[in-house]
Amino acid sequence: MKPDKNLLSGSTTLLILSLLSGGDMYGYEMIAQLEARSDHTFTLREGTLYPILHGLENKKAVTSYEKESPSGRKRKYYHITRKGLRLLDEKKAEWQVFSEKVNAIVTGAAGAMA
Amino acid sequence: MKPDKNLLSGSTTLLILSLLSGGDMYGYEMIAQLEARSDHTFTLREGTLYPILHGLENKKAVTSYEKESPSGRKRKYYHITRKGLRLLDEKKAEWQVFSEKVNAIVTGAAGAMA
DNA sequence: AATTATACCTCGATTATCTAGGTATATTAT
DNA sequence: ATAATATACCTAGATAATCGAGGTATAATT
Repeated sequence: MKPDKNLLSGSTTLLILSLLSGGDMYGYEMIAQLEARSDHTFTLREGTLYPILHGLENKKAVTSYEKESPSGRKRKYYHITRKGLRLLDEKKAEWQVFSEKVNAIVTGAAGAMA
Repeated sequence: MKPDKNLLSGSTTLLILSLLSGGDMYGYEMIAQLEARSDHTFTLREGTLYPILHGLENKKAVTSYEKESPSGRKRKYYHITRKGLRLLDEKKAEWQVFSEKVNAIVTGAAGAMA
């Protein structure tokens, strides 16, 4: 079992929206960006990403449009909406609280006992 | 959908072993401790905890023994083994790398673009 | 005496991710 | 030219972690 797989669970939406907050991006690119920016710590799979993008589009957190690459290949770009930015803020806040609490328990474990 | 539920996924073992590294503890107590120490951020359910404890015992990361409470109720205490401490170190390292990379992407999203 | 809290447990449902397929087009290698 | 690889999208079924809801048993409270 890859250990990261489960840690990733729950933060994928946060990561995707974070990427999109920096500019429009297409799916394949997001996978490469996450891989690169995390130094290969997480590898989001296509089977995970595309359904999530469709879900985000359904709830109007992102919109999409097609654009051809210079070489002529079709790409589907995603753009974060105002609603998506609000969602991002929520996810960010959640993540910050969560990671803070985990750190508190992990680092405080030795000193918290009598 | 409770948002924490999925963030929690993957860090439960880390949290449990962290608690046990501070001293022996019984299941019901762990749930209360996690709730208290995280300021109600995560609530580990019994249906989640007990199977994990049994799994950790199977892989010799913890041992268990029964002890009666002052009032006479039976409690099953868990004790972290040397192997469990090694596992804890691994999980800690994983968590640190993971949370660091998430933070990098979340906070760097705006500035990383051209 | 009945209800609530403590303390353990398990099974089936839910949900997120992955694996493994599929389609189509462009690039690179032979 | 042709085959193989890389890009780019997609979905369905398998896998895995958590939860919900139940169960048992005993102590404390009402």
